[in-house]
Amino acid sequence: MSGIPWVLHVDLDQFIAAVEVLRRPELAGKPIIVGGRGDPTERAVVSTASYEARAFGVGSGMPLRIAARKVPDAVILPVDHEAYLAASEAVMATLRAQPGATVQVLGWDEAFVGVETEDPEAYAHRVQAAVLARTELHCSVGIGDTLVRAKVATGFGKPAGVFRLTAGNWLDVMGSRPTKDLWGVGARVSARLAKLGISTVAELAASNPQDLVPEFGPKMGPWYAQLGRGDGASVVDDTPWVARGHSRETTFQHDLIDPVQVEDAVRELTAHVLEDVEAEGRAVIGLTLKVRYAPFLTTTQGKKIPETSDRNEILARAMDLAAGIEAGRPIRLLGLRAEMAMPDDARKGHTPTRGGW
DNA sequence: TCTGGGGTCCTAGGACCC
DNA sequence: TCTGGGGTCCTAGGACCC
Repeated sequence: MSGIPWVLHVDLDQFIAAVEVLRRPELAGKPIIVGGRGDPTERAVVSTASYEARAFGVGSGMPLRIAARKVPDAVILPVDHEAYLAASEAVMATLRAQPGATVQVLGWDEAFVGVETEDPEAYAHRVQAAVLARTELHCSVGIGDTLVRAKVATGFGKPAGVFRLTAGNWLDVMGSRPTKDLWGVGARVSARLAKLGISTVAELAASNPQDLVPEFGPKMGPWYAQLGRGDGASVVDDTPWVARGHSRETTFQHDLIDPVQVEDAVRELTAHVLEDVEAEGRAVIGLTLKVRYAPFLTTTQGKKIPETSDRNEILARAMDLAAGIEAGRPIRLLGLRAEMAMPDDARKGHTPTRGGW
């Protein structure tokens, strides 16, 4: 195959809700909210809402009980990881089967596809048709000359459409939009940019990268300036992903106070984290314990330990960290992260949101 | 009845070394 | 008595993404 190299960003439309509708067709067209164990009286948040539910102002990250209040008629379903993973794998297999495609998976429901073609729109439509035929799921496709432009383009294609963003039309389309619309700029960074007199993408694109260094540091400053222009890497990298670490978090339905309960919780957390680590046969080189004291004060402590894959050793280290928990103070959440030793050649992997692009 | 759970990377500042 | 300058390693915390 010959042609110009293009980056396609493929993103499934309301993925989780769509998967739920597939196995329960009677839910089609209804406001669907997926989150937690599907019980709006529990502490949990929304994972996904269908378009019908979003019309009521429900979005992911919102507390489930608030969402339920906003949409009294909503169908509220529990999160079913296995079902979404299976659907995701079918989608990714379909993408990999496309002629000339290099596939870089970004998450359950999205991936970059690198391809050389004279007609990226035609290719995108073939991808959409193939995914639909194989999985009955609709997707939107962004086309770009960089990864960032392809990723941003997808938003203009939704639902089920195709949109192209290149150096040629980037500023026309994005220039007057707030910096928050960029991939990698959230509420905090956009507020800090505004403090520097930069509110729009065009203003960020025109900024001098060095001017951003005092505020954001030597890497992030220039990185944001580049992001404003939509510039960056254009190579889709299908190198298999090597996880840097694994973590588990638990929010307690009732705050923990009893130190014995806290100890048990840390022990259980450690066991869960180790399941993931051991499944990969990796060694642990660091542990971090996260504690959220009710209501919202979150602290972290820990890290570096001598490299080991010994269960008891790791458990002992985790319990050492647990000893630093303030006694008698109600705890709402506990999290444990294990940092893993990296194979030498995998240290420099691609990453969706930072550096390298 | 406010705030999930899984990730990644960057930065600031202290400790320590020569 | 005063106190360089470069470097590395580490922790805690911040920010963002799906």
